[in-house]
Amino acid sequence: MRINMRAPVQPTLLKTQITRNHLRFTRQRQEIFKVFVGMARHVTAEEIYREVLKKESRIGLSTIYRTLGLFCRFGLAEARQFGDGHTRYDPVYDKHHHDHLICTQCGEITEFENQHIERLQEQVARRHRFVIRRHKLELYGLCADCHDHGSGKRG
Amino acid sequence: MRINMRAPVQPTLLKTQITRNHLRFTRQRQEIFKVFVGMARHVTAEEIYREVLKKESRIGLSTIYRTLGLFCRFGLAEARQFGDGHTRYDPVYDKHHHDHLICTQCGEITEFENQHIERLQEQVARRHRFVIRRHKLELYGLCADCHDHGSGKRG
DNA sequence: TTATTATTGAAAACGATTTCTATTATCGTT
DNA sequence: AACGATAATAGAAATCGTTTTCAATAATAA
Ligand SMILES: [Mn+2]
Ligand SMILES: [Mn+2]
Ligand SMILES: [Zn+2]
Ligand SMILES: [Zn+2]
Repeated sequence: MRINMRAPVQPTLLKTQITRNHLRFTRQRQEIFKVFVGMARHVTAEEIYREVLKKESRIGLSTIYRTLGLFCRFGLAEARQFGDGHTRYDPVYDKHHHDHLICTQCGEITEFENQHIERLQEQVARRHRFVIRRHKLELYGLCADCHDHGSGKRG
Repeated sequence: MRINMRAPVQPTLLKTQITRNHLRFTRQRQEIFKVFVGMARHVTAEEIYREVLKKESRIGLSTIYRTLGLFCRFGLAEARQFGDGHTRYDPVYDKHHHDHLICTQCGEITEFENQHIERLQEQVARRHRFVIRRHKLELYGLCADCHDHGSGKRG
């Protein structure tokens, strides 16, 4: 049995990126990162906003979006669209590349990785003389819970 | 050498769906479908709008979006987000499921299908006791033109 | 400290969707 | 075929989630 399933996130992780890029270590960026690190995976900007507001009551929603965009450029987060009309932010500082299973009934998002698929993607690209920079594989359908006892947690 | 690469689209294709669903065969729906069928693959609502305006000068952009949404529900089109901030509509009445290679330099979109990958997706789903309804695989990077002579057609 | 910039929050703009009322396609009746 | 009732649809305007613009503010370096 393991302890510390997830390695503790260095509070310096953001500072490092900020300094490396000659940007400014503002109160807002610190607070947004702290909140982002503390929340569940695949949260929306709105969810982060409501949490940040508790400590930083004068912050604007545009700062949240801008700062999450910054985290993405730093490689600390990735923005994802799972088709519910809200962009979700995936923390990727402690996890390598993965793809997603999305339950359209209850909204559950499951992560997976499959090296076999990734190799075949490269093969497809090679045939088209295409160089892959990044990719996205999303499987939409019903999770075990939702197709077993049909009701589901959401609408 | 073949003639008629693409089978001619039945003008009745839309009418059939409209009648089957007890909806109304309006002038606007006919015109939007005619334009959609005549245009390139993966066009935006705005591009369709500009074309439809030539024949139907009083039409609203919301009707374009609504009607394209209708085509999607009918299985005649699919909406796709390739990350340039515009939803693109893929005609699928004459083509079976496929995935996409997207050049982030020049915007070129190439279609492909790979049964091997599709089977592995099912395998992943089975392991998670997940039932796939639909999926999306998008490979982003540089097309042959763009990584050979670096300039590209777009900005 | 001051000067130099990057960053902030408010407001405007964007692409897309929804709401609302006037219009119109369809159907049952002549 | 023409009518009238009725329910779906159209276009305008409002709204949504997100991005951009811009003047005021604040982090950094001199
Ligand atoms: Mn994830
Ligand atoms: Mn396509
Ligand atoms: Zn579910
Ligand atoms: Zn290209």
